[in-house]
Amino acid sequence: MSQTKQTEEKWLRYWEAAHLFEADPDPERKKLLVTFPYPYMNGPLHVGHAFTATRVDVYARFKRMQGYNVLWPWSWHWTGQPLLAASNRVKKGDEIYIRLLREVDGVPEAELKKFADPLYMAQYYTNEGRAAARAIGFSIDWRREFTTVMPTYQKFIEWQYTNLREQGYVSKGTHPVVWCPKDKSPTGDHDRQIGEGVTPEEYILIKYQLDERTFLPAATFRPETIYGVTNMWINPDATYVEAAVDQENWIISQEAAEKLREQEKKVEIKRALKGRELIGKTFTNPITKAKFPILPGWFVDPKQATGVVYSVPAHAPYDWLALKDLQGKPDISAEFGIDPKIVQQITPVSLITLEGYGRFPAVEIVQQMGVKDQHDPKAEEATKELYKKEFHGGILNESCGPYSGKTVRDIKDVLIRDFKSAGVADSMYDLPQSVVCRCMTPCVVKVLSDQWFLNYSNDEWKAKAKEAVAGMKVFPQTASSWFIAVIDWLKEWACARTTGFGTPLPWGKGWIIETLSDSTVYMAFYTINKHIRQHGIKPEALTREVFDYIFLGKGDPPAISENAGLHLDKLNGMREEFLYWYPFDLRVSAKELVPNHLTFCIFHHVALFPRNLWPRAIGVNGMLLIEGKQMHKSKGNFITMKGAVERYGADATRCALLLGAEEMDDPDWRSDNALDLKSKLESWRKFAHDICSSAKNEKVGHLEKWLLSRLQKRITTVSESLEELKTRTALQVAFFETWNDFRWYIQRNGKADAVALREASQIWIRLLAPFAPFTCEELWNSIGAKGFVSLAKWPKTEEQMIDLAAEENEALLTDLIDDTLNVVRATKITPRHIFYYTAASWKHRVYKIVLDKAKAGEILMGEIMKTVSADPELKPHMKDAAALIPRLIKTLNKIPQERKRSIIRTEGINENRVFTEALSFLRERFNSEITVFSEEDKEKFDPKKRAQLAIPAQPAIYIE
RNA sequence: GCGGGGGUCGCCGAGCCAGGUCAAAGGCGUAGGCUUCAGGAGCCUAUCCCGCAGGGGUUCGUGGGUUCGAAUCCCACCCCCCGCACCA
Repeated sequence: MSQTKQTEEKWLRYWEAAHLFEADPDPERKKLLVTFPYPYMNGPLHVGHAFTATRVDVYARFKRMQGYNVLWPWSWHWTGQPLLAASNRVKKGDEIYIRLLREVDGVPEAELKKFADPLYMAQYYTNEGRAAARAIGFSIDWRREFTTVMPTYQKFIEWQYTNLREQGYVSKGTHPVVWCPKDKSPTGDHDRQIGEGVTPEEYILIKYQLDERTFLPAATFRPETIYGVTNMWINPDATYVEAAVDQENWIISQEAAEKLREQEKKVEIKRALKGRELIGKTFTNPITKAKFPILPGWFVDPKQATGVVYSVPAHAPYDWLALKDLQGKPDISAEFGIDPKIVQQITPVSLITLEGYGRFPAVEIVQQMGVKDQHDPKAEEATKELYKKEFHGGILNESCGPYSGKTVRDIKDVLIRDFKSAGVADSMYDLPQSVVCRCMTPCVVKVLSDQWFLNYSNDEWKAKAKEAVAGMKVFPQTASSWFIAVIDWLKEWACARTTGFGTPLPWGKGWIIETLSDSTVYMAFYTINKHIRQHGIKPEALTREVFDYIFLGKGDPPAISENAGLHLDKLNGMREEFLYWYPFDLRVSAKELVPNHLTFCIFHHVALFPRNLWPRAIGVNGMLLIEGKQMHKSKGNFITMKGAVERYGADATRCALLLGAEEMDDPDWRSDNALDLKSKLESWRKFAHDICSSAKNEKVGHLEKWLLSRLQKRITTVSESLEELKTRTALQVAFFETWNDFRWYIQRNGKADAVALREASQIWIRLLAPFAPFTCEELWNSIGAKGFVSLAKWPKTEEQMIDLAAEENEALLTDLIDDTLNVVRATKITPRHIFYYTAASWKHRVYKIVLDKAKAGEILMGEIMKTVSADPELKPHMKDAAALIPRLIKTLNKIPQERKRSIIRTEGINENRVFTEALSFLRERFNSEITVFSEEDKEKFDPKKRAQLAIPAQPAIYIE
């Protein structure tokens, strides 16, 4: 076992022996409940989980050190389909999949065999996951752990849904889904062989009349074009059927008849016919009652919607092309028994006015784009383009009856509603592209009836959800508008399924609560699961009344206790513990959960709980990339949490993840970085340890004061950043920037034996403890500090330690070095002797005047001159002062406001002394002799007359 | 298409909301030096261009605009990433 591993194991044991992270209610301390969405257990935890969870852990550890009673619980999601699917693949001996389990997940051969049992598989990954979460050092209270198939948990979900339904948030309805006829279940993206991302589209069917009792339902996305119809297109070679559809007589393609059967339509096929049988007949526009011919159109696809298409050549490029084509070939019309004259006479009918186009945009666009005929691929492009333009900018013209003058965009939905209620339109769903199930069966659209929905369309519910967002903190703030957008956008969500693991719907036989819908308020369950486990409370005792009392305070406890057979003390204990911890104070996840889980979580909280128990804060972060690419198990770039911790150690893994990104940016995991961090942490440990063990020098000079002063600023930045979950900034400052302060100190001082340094290190170690807990515990212990650093007091900014003079002193020096280096660079001299000349005292006097004016606001030359000339001591320098002042103003303008303030407050710093005291440091720094003069020194060596250039805070320089 | 987030000096990334402090933090990489038996680690220095004196020039996706002044504000455009549902 490696050194790192041993150290980590040691501290894990100590923490556990001390029950360090087990949190119980303590009225004396402020509580903090932080949560991480429980991971789904069809695979191992990976570094993506680790990234988000480390952010939670860092926050938890930070707050714990600040004295909060912090509870961080963890659990496992087993509900849903994928676990079954995964297990099935093992059972079926799917070689590719099994290899991934073996090689990526590292599942031993003996275990692999048992994966035919999905519950065993879940248990295996849960055990692995728990070990990984422990090993990386998450400060979790494991006493509250559960899985989502436990009966006690399921009682909780039952309670949740019973209440949701009673309040009217659950309803029954129908919904179109992509459906596999063989599996008899919806085919989600993950279950598809072909057709990822394809969703059902709703076509409007215009019921044109063929005769008194027969309809030709033509499918369209643009029902408004009914006012421009000129003819119908039927594919003469395709097979159509005449069928009774919901007691009406329809002619549609054979395929369409099958599809409609899955869409809540009763379909009885009477007879089949070839399309050519219809060609040459006429049909009636149900709105205008005008009659038009049916013409042959080979481009009509019987597999698409109804296989019946009406023609609008003024606005549809395909229709125009097909018409032109047919007009050019009179023999074809004749062949179908159509008088070619009738075809010749067809002219486009305009119905939409579109800026930039004449009356027949389709004709124009075909010309512009040079589309040859209906088989030209550009026809598709032209169609899309025109459709878009007419939808966004088109206005219905005078031919459109009651809809004239309206924009297409505004009127479309109204028009559809009107047509449907007038009985001239219907609708059907179809897939824009083919979808094939993993089982190789082509999918269709099925309209599910008796489907249970969460009513996210409910406006009152939406309003409350928005109120919750407004009332909580969202990290980063920009995510807040996203939540609002999602709340607006969400509509009915099917919350039950017929397959997979999950809690049975309390009132619906055969239905199981869908997995995203059973994971919305379970954070409340953590608060009581400790009791359930410790007291062995049986699921039967967890009745609705029991939960109503625990979570809502409803009912009479003795009676409830009696009825449920649950001891009153236990019941009250759970109520108290819930009230102590709830609501949760922070939930963090990757941004992919914003449009679903996190928003559901908000919805369900506002539905079930009173306002004071609504979420307090939600944090969102990016999705982890591996070496710049998306993490994919099947593509080989997949790193498990366990693997990372084994290779780089827990602390390096945590730090490498946190330094990747913050806010919603996607962090990038680079193994080089993790490796580098590992050695950096180790050398930091040595560095800090050496400082602490060599501390003996009691002197507290200005350098010690400087370091402690800088440290105060670091404490402030780290604390403030963590408060806003800016974990990257916090770690960067706590680790690298603080380290740079120490480096400067050592450079300046030459040695690191001051007692003050040990004090500083102790602050530093605590600042880093949330990020690198193992290294910090080890250090804390090795320097002889008492107790666990995990429980040590978080450093507080001590105002009295801030020493502006010390900081200004060092700033003068760094400025001097920068200037000197600049000169060296420009002149390419290798300095042998550097001479500095600090400004004459009268210049400092002027400087102060200018500074005072600068503080007051605008710097006015005239006013400054007035003040200067009023000063008797400056009388002899009036002429020089006039030249000096503009220079001073220019220099001061370059200085940050904050620095200006500190210069003013530390006025009277003796530059000569500062530089003289740093003489040996400067000598070493430039490997050159250094001499410091004052401009006023009579004896100074100044061959190039540089001294007179000196101004305060910027000595003149001469190098030879 | 709709919604959300972005494009910064080799890379990763701060800065942008509250304009001047910005040639622009920090880390990585690279180069040189110190240390070391050597390697690694550590430490120091440099890292947009020009400059024999602390200065100048050109930069923050592109093009305009506001302003004494723009990486930051406004407008238009281009490009990238994520989500769009019954699925975790």
